[in-house]
Amino acid sequence: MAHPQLPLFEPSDDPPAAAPRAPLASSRTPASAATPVVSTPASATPAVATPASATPPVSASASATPPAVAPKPARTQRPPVDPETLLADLNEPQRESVMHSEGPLLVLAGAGSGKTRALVRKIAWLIGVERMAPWQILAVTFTNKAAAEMRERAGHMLGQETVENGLWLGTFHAIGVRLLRMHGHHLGIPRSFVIHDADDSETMVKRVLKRLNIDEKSFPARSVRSYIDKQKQVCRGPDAPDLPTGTLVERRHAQIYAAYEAEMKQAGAVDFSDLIWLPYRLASEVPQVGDELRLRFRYILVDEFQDTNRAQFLLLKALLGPERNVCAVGDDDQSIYRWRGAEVENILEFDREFPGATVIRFEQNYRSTRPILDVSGALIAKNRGRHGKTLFTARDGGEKVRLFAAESESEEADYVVRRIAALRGKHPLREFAIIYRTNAQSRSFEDRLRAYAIPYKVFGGLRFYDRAEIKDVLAYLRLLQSPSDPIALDRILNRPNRGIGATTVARIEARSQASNETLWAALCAEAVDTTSSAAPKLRAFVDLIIELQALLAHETALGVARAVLAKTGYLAWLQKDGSVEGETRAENVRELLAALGEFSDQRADNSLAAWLDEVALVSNLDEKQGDDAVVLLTAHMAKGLEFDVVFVTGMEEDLMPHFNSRDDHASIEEERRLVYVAMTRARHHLHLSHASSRRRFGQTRPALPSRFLDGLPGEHLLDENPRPARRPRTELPAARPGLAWSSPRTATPKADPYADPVPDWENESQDAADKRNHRVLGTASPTTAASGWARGMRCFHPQFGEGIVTTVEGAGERAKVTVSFWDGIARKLIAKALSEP
DNA sequence: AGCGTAACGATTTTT
DNA sequence: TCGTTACGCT
Repeated sequence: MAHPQLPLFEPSDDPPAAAPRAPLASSRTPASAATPVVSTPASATPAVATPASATPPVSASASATPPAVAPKPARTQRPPVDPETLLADLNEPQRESVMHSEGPLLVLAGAGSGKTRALVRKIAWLIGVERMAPWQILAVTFTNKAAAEMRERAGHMLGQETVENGLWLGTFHAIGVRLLRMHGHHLGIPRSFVIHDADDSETMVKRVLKRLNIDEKSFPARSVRSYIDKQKQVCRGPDAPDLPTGTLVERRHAQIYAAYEAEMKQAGAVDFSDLIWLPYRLASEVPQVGDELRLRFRYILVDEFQDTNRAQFLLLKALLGPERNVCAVGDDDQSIYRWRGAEVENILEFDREFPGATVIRFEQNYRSTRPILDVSGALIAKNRGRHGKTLFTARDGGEKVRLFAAESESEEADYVVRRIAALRGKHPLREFAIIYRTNAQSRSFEDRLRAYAIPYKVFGGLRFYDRAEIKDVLAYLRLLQSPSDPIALDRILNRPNRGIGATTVARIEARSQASNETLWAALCAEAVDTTSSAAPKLRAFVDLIIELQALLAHETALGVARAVLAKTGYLAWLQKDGSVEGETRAENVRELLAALGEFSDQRADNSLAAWLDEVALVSNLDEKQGDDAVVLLTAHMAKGLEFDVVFVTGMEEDLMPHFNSRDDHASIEEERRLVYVAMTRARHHLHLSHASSRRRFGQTRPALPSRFLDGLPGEHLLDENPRPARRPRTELPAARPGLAWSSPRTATPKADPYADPVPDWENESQDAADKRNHRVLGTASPTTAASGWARGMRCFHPQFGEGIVTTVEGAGERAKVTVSFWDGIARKLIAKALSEP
């Protein structure tokens, strides 16, 4: 695999600090004059004196990790790297961080300041200059996507093989899986353990509650799961002395927790948080393992450090050798996962934890234009409790940040989509991102995008691997690997139908509980129980599973999956009713097979186990991209990404900040950071929008502009609503006493004010608006008054109730009337939808 | 046992 | 509004 010529630059990297790119230049074209990083083609690699440490520590378990730990010292592809070329196009702080290779280092890297680039260079430095072996380096990222990107970039500099086989690079969870597979047996975790996702955990909690006879009404599985998760996030087991047991509820929780753990152990399963917590226990409680790991990892890098939770931090420390060679990179202003246990304190108090730590700040931003930077900077400056840094850019100019106040969410969507249409020629569609707080908000944008025939891709919502049919197949595969897992067994026992109904399942459950054996064992026992009428059916099922299990030894993961489908008739079962839905599901399953095939072809370790590990950890961000399409995602998912054009939508109170955060100062600050993250994704164009009414809980309700819009620097803002001044509230009588009046905007614009670049969709948009109104009023009753409305008249709408006419445009049937309804919301309607009160 | 309907509930973010 | 679940009917 010796490349005749290694790629000479990181393809999608930031431009050199010395040559900032022009604000509007397409960022797709990397500076072609990028400095060569590798000075010698790999094929000419001279025999490099292998440092003594380049042999992995002797370890019994090392051989157990298939490709991971078996470096090939002699052939290790480590071209000599010229330090100067590694540093050439970095700015000063970046260089410093790359060269600092001893002792704890904290890099406070502002948004868009080139931290990924620095991290990749640092890895190259450690290997190429400091002469560490790849397997001595542990690099932790926040998402799989980030890991893939770093792997790719590092591969370009160091050679793919080095990166694929040596370097430990992945999310905390992925690293945790690896450590558990290697050493988990010390904690009684079988090597074939399965990973439960959040859904599985909840199901597991339900099982436990049932067994303990605890009413789910008083202890909802969901909240119990979250309790357990919280404990694990701080490395607190069910028998931890500091587990709160003061109140009755707390004692109950502790009891459920203990039972849950016992059940998990019997199942041979681990949950998400276990993937952090158990490796921590391994490293801290099992000297044999801990010492080996601490000896092995000579340098640890952690990205997105601000979003690590306590367990992750503890794990990090447990893996760290006495030299404390750790580089943590993060931005306290981008900490947005407090709700999930992230502790910003980890980054804020880094130097207390690691006395003498070097702190380096990246404050030069290479991503965004000045207005974007200043606006987002003004926002985040309002937060207290931050390290504090000011981003600057070498480039001047750039478009102002646009602010749009919409009447409704559909108008907001309309604005966004028209802006996209206007800018479409200048940026590829995949460079447009519509960012919102909650997944539910995607809908109005999807509707508009469809209407304009603009391709889009929604991230979030239902993941591919969360679809029922996919989970079914996965359950089969998991069951084969680990039959003791009751969650998988329960899921597919009667799917496709085998005539094993609830009664039978209950019998088996009872048997399992009585004899304290796994569900699978109980099922097997029942299958040979001559007194059981269901025995023949159960025996058939057991035979099926055993037969399939035999395939594991010699079949690929793909082969096993195919056999499962063939032997169970699962596909046929999906399609049996001939419905479109069933066909879609079958299609999804085939897609799963395709993914499996791809995996088998590409991976060195293409075992079923390896594949199951991977799919357990994929997020919807990891799903295949590719198409040139507008991207719709939540602010959380947008972290770490960047786009030419960004829309931060739904900038309203109770949405952004979300109403769950409203009474808590710390939460408000987190929401502010969330908005900051969203804004700083933008390279060239940033839009902020809000609507004065929004559907929620299935009802339209008034919405106020977000507090986060207050105090933004006006000189960088462009108001997209320079329309007639808002109507003073005194001009209209309140429709109902005591109800708020939500200052509706009047009159439709004659020309489209935000159309500046391409003002030619004016007519189209009017039509669109009409269509929209018709749709909204789909249930409108026949009317008495077709026209003749005037301002101030009282009127009635079958859906919205009573209201007062505030404006009238046009005449006759097509007249449009704005009505302020009794609920305080102004709606623009077709006149004929109204009747007299 | 399986399907359909009706009522109900729940709506933040995700490795 | 939507999705899920529970129950009742076939």
